[in-house]
Amino acid sequence: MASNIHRPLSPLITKLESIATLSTEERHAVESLPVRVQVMRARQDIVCDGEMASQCCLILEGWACRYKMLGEGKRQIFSFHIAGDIPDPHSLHIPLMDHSLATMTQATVAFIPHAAMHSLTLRFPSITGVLWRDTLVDAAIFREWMMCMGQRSSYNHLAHLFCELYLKQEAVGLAGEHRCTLPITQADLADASGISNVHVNRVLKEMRGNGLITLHGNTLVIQAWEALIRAAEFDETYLHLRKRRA
Amino acid sequence: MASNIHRPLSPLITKLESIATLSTEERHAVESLPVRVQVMRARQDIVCDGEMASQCCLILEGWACRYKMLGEGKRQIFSFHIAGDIPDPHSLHIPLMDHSLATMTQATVAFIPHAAMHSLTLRFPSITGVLWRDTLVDAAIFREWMMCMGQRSSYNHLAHLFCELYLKQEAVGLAGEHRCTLPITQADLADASGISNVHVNRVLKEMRGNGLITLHGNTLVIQAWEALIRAAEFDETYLHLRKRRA
DNA sequence: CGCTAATTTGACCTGGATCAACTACGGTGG
DNA sequence: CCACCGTAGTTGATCCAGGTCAAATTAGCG
Repeated sequence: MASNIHRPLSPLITKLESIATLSTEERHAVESLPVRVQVMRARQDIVCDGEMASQCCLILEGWACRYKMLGEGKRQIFSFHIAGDIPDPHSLHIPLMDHSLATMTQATVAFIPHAAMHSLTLRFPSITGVLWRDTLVDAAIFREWMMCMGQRSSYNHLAHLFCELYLKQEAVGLAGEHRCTLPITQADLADASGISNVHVNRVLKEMRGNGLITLHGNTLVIQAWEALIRAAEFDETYLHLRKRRA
Repeated sequence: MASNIHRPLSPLITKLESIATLSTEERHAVESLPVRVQVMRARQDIVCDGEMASQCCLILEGWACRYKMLGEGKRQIFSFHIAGDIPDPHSLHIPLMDHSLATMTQATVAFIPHAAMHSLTLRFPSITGVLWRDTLVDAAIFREWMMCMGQRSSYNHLAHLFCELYLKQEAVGLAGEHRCTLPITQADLADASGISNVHVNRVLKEMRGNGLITLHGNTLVIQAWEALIRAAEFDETYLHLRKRRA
């Protein structure tokens, strides 16, 4: 399984191989990274805004998010992360955190010392390229979220978010048949989209009424993929999921 | 001057040295990059959404922005760029553009072939680090813009944007004394912030009324820096302007 | 079964959007 | 030097998407 104790880094390999083909040597180098694995409860901070990071975090199982608080208890969620994601590779070059990273569900996370990551990137420029590329896709997703926040209606915005979260999971084999896990509350969706939680609820009701999706328990079922895409004006280009040579 | 024909890349050197100290050899390598310099009129696309990029763009003089269009003529501006900025280093690893890059004013831009950039990064891992870091700061700014769009009022949002644009220019010696150029229209501010142009106008009027700023011609004068920062809940950490060793 | 967190619904309110003029101003040509 | 024109800025009137507040209702979970 994903968090097999003998190959704890297999979700990372899966993720990297979904982006680029690794040579045997590269794969071996990644698998040999020193890690400290830890199981965390839901809604625990992993790294806090303002801290100096000395290691990167890798999600092995469960969901995490990056967020930042503003006065008055306002919270903006910047991204969601699933198994195989390294949510904070940026700390390699900018150790001072300008936001926080936290679990959303119970999660298994692995910590990799910066020193080991730096050494890996020096030995394998192509892995540097893949990691760098990953941070660039991250930024592309931020841009699309800005597009959603600035230009799309709340209905289209949430439709867009569902398309993205489904495809992200599908790309690493965690989803299929237009059905995936979505272990987050409506309040989380609200903080991610800049919509109030009450309005998120109403929009979801409307989408349900239109036969686009259902959302019960922690499962998102997309009943009308094409219609959802049309509603969201979704174009998956920005996710850059197509595989390439490392 | 910035676009001195004998050292066309000096704005880039200034920018890089504002981030990290370069060795003589590194500086020489950057200065030796092959470039094609071109003067462009205002509001011209430099690279378009959907294209495959084969070179990076460096702004030598003037302003540029990245943006993307949605149906119905909606435009979201993602970032503003000034002399010394490379707005599209991401195209090195993700050549397929998922947004456009355009001039805002008349601008002098230099084009650097990807091949030359790749070769530079292979020869100088520390320059790779600085460029990578630059893309990470880019992403940090995106996050802060999301925070503005999702959680701040339009008044606070624009105040925040002015703080950011002033500091960005100050960091590379293009501004001082709480005064800088801002050669963009209210409609541009609107598309960058997700506010309507009419409302931008009203907010500016209010800020003027409160004695925070004035904005005449292409000049932004911040009359009350501390008050502006307070209004914006501005914390410059996310710009990561502090210098460090390469 | 009971407790808590999450969802749902209704009623009401407001920040900011939209629509429609109107004004100011820099450039251009006569 | 002035008339004209196009772009950008300004203002008023009106509207509505989505926020806020408060009160159920429901779903999980120990």
